[in-house]
Amino acid sequence: MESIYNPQAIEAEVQSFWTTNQTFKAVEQPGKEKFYCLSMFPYPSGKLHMGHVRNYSLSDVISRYQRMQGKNVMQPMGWDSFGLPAENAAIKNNSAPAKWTYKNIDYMKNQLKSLGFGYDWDRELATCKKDYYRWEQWFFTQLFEKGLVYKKNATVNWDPVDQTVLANEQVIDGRGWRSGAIVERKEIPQWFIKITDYAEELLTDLDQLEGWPEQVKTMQKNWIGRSEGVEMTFQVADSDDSFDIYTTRPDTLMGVTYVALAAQHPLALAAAKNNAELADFINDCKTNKATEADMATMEKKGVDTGLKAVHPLTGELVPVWAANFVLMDYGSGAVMSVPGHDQRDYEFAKKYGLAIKQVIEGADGDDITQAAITEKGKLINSGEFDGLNFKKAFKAIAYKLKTENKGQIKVNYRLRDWGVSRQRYWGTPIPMINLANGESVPVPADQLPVELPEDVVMNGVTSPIKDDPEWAKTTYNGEAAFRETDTFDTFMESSWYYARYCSPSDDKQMLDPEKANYWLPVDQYVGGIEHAILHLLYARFFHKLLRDFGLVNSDEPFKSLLCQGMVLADTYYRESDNGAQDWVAPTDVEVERNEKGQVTSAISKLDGQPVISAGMSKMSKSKNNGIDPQEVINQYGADTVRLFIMFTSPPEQTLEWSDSGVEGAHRFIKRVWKLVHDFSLNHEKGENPVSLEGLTLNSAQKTLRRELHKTIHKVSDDIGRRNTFNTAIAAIMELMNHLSKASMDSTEDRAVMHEAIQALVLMLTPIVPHVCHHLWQIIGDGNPVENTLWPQVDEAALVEDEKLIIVQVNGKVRAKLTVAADASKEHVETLGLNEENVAKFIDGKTVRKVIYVPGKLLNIVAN
RNA sequence: GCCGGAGUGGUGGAAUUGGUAGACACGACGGAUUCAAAAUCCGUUGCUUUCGAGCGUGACGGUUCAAGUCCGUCCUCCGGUACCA
Repeated sequence: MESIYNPQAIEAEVQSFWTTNQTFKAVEQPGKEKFYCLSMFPYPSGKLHMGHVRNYSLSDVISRYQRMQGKNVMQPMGWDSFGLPAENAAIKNNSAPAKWTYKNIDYMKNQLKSLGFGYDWDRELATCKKDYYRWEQWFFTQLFEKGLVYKKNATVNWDPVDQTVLANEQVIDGRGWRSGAIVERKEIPQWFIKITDYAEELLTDLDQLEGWPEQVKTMQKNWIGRSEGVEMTFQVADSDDSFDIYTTRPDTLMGVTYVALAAQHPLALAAAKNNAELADFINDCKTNKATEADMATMEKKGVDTGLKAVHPLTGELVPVWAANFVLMDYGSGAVMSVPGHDQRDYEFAKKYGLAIKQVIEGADGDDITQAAITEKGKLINSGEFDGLNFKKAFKAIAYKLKTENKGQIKVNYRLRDWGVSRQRYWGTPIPMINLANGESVPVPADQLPVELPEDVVMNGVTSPIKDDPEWAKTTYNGEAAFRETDTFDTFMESSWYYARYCSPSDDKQMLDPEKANYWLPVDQYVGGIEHAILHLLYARFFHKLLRDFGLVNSDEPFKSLLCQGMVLADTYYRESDNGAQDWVAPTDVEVERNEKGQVTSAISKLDGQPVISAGMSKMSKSKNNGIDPQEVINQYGADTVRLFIMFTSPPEQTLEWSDSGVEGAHRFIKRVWKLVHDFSLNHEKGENPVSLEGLTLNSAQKTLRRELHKTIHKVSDDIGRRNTFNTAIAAIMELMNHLSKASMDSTEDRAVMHEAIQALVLMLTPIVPHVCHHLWQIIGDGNPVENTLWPQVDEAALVEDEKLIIVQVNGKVRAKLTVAADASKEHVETLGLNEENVAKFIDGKTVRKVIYVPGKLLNIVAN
């Protein structure tokens, strides 16, 4: 064994051991407990970034820990390889998205291998390959047959110059990112999947997900947004027209003073024909941005349509307005307005001089002339409903509407059906055929897959399959027809990949139910918190669809979920001449500190000139603060990168990159290496015993064993239950500090040391697997560490004879006592009161109360 | 705007069920080793201090014998907001 730790030499060697021995190949073994550990698969954007490294390090530590628990572990990896960035890169590089994507996959796969992640590479998949997406197309046609798919008009961002649809991120300050043209809203026909049919189940099944963070479940619950309300019909005065509205506050119905329609509502459009002001307004609304955040923060505007609506209960006529905050593709595209009891309606009414009517009793201090009264309360000014509380008024008003055939109670969801059409090229072609008569039919199963051509030229504006007049041409029942040229939302591919990993190369079926049901559900899913709602909700939905087609037998895809935080790094910049910020890479910056260690200034290593520090932010190209994992691996080795990442922050929190932190992690591995080296070669005083049997330990040896077994207990809990790898590593470091001070003189010393070093190496194995593989060859039992089980806690070693008691006076620590573990309250109290420093603080006071927390704390209350 | 999260020494963080605030690490300072440096090892390190102690977990208020932890109001930052993935 070398006395100096040399990661470059050992990591390549250990990785080739894993490859040669197929160490991480996962095979179904009925009867053996399985553990399916899944990482969110990467988008192949070029090279791995630190966020990937963090994600996959977390999963790999969990996988290796579970393997050491004796489980049959499966950890797959693949590529979420359809998506917008490939099109952009292709345009920029004058290449094809496919070529760019495959090149990236190649490069990133090698990076993953150099980090030593224990994947079963035989299960690798890429979503842009037809043997993957063909099953997605097949499944979509099945959903169509089952009535779970429909087509309707929906809004997109339309670039009127490029004549193309833009993604939200391609709209910058209301303009197209290439053309600079003001973006318009446009309605085009698109395919939807009925996720709302599953809204109730998606909501109630959240309760099954005990291994999910509460915050994610809460976000999903709020996103689904179940509400109970009343749907009712308003008649337009002097007309046969009517429109529906939905409200969760039917108790305020008597306070309706106007109603608001979406600008695109058919009634508003009709009214605009002889109302120039309204027509202008509707036209203006076309340039409103479509995102929810923009809708919610923009100035609320409206125009009177001139129409009157009949109040369903009183028969009074109320004005009908068109308003920019009502969305046509949301609910019915119309809302009732109660300015007295809804703040948005209140502000709108004040702005346009509409009536405000109070129908709910306010609390003390409420002033209807200042703000809406939004709390629920007793009804007033509501005729026959006066005096009723919310619940009774809800029922009474709903009942009356029902008996008059004007409305009924309805459960509503905020969740909207999933629009899966994208007008882009690099995605799964939607397997539908549009017939001459306007009907759409699924592509017959024997014609699947509908293949996406990979050898294309991107013109920068439209999809090559939309540009090619031949691509869409087909026949259906002998008649000429056209294929759908839209592609699927890439969330479609990521909604079922976890299941496909169970039988990734099956060319006869989407899933092999036997294999899928062996591995599923995923035991641990790890990925970014940014996916808390959309991806995870779609995947849960898809799993239920798969279940209802008999392909899987579980209700939920992911038993436990771990959401890791982002990776941040320092940012530095200089002001350029035109006032813009020139970002300087943190690797090119040197900081100066004062005697307290505070950073006082920063200079560029390149020219020695000062730069301005702008704090920490997410590693990104725009701030030039990305740290290339490859460079760190080359310098320190993969184990150091893994250790630093796992130690620096708890997994859910953001992680701040620090070069000196990386050095610290490297230093720790070197110390472990040296300890094993020194111990294994220290034979001057005899061979190292491999067992404690027949040996009698002294107090120091017993204490060291207690520290060891306390550490095993804590590390097992931290990794296995709490997922707090940072505290697990801190505990291992503490143990390491004890070991480096411990004696190696006697046979007993060395027997305890042997036990401790073995456990130390085993506990570090999931985190720094390369170096531990190597160290185990020296200190282990002759088997590879990958086949070795996690160390066991010896309960007998944990027993403590004495306890430390904190003595407080009025909640402040005044003394510390060491007492026998079984000491009585009275005994501790007497000892405590006799402590000099305690007596001093109760002198002249009367002891009112003594609180004793057994084995921990004594608080004397005196005044 | 709405939904969710975070805020603790010079820094990253620890404190798991309301019970010693600052484990572990980084940085800084001092020392050993060295011709010297790197590396390594040892020690000190929340702030203030009259050396008794006092103060201290984003701000203000509350509950409790006891609050980083529970409750209320607020501030700042981060994630999501349905076509980035």
